Amino acid sequence: MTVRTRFAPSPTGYMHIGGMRTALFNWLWARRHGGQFILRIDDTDKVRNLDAALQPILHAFRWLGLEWDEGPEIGGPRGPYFQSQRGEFYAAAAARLLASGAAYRDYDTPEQIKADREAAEKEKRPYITVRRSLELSDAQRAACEAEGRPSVVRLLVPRDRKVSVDDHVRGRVEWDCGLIPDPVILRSDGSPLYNFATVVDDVAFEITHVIRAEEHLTNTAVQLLIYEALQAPTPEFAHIPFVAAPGTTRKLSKRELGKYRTNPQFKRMFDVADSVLPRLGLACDDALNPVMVAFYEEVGFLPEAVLNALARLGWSLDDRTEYMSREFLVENFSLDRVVKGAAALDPDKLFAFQEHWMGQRPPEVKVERCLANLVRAGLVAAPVTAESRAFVERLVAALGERIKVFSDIVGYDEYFVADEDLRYDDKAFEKRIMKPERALPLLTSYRQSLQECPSFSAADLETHLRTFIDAQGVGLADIVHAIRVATTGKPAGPGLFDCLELLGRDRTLHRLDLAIARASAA
RNA sequence: GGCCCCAUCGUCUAGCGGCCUAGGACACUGGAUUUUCAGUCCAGGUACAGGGGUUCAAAUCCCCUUGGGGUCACCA
Repeated sequence: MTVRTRFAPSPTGYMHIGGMRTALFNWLWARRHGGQFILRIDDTDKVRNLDAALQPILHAFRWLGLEWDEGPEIGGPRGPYFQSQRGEFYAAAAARLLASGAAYRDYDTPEQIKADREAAEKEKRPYITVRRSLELSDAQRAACEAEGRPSVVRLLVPRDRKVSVDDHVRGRVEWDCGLIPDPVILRSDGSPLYNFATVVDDVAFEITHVIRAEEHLTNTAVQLLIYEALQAPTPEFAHIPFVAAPGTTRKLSKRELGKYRTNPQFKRMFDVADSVLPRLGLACDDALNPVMVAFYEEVGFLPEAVLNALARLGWSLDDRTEYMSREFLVENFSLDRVVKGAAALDPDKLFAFQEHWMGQRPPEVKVERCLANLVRAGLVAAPVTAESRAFVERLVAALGERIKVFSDIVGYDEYFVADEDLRYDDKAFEKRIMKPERALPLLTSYRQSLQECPSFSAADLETHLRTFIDAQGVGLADIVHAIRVATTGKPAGPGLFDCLELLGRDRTLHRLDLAIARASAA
């Protein structure tokens, strides 16, 4: 039997990073066994703009290279793949259960149910359905129908027994059916509930392995009962641990975004969000933040890195393998090596994976993506000229491994702004130019001596500066920092001579003049 | 509260009775290199939640306690 797994997102307009991890495990398991991975859209709630709400999700799958074999946009033999279009299947399945006596129509009002529940709570006994409607005579039932009384369809839970599942990661888990209230499977308007629709669809799609987050473990009891009632074969289950927020054991949730901002382990990501998103004309909002997949793409993470990090969250191959490509994962993924405890997303580790995979990419990719970000930030003019491209190539080369994510490049705006617009890091300016007594005069005579520098190549600049410091009787460190701050405004960056070469003669001299003037005026 | 799940370094994890004076990765700390930062290279610290069993032997098996989490809808 060929392995078939599925992921069933609700069209919400964004793809949660934790959900992506679940989807990844499903995809990996299907690919590992040469089976199919299906995308089904759980749009049982009416959504205003389905396409707009779905696109970000499909985009996230495409970005990570998790192609689906059946589902939206490509269809498949068992469609439709939108639950909103599968109403007839749910109705038919419910009718079968009604006919077989595995389900019953319940005429109790929501108020009655609520009262039952409260009564049970008051008496400190577990609530189970009272089943008044089951006592109704045929005549009474007919009367209810005749007067048009609303009713729901409930599954008749077989009490006095247990249900159990042999879960791939949890082992055997058992529930006492006597404690399970009869679940509603069809609302009074005839629409199906999640637990029911899911099972009907999983049966129809011939899903062999249900791999989902552990918060669904409890649902499994009811779903198992539905499979039985439907007389359908049950798939295998694997309840994987949820992804926790950095440094916590709580489920990563978009609702906690406010808290995450002040979470020290998550800070690094929000710092990136705050510093680069606005420059790219984007806002950190409900759809774009460190909980969402799109964030990592926008900010310039590599899909390989995100995929690798996600795969290592709750799963490992052995005691040493950390870096794994998609292909490698497909060949080696296994459910029995999924851990049971919740795993917290680790921004530091994600950056480490990013650094590794960035190193695997050829420099052209880095140039291309940095260029795109510079254009987006308005630092490089739209149709990129050969000249701009050549400059960025040199900048990126000089920056080397300082570029972690592609958007880091927008933090090096000093190479793109007009000399007059250069912003100085105040602390650095103070420390390197104002404070040291000799800094300003040194800078001034260096600026003069620069006239004699034969060329503005890094090599000539270095030879020249070394000659200069010898003549002045000072050390390299006595002036290097002042020059750097004066010309770039920053305390750190590429090697100084690379910086100056990149800026070129005119800009370097001009910026030196401006900095000297500024320091003298102070 | 009922039901269910979970528990090894700060984090992700290895460990499925002896190879464990607990291994790796990230992070961290110190040193080296460099004009700064990043990087690189060495070095270092840090963990089996607690208590009972079982066993010649327990991080590994069982029980209890504690702690953490999930779930209890005419949501998904």
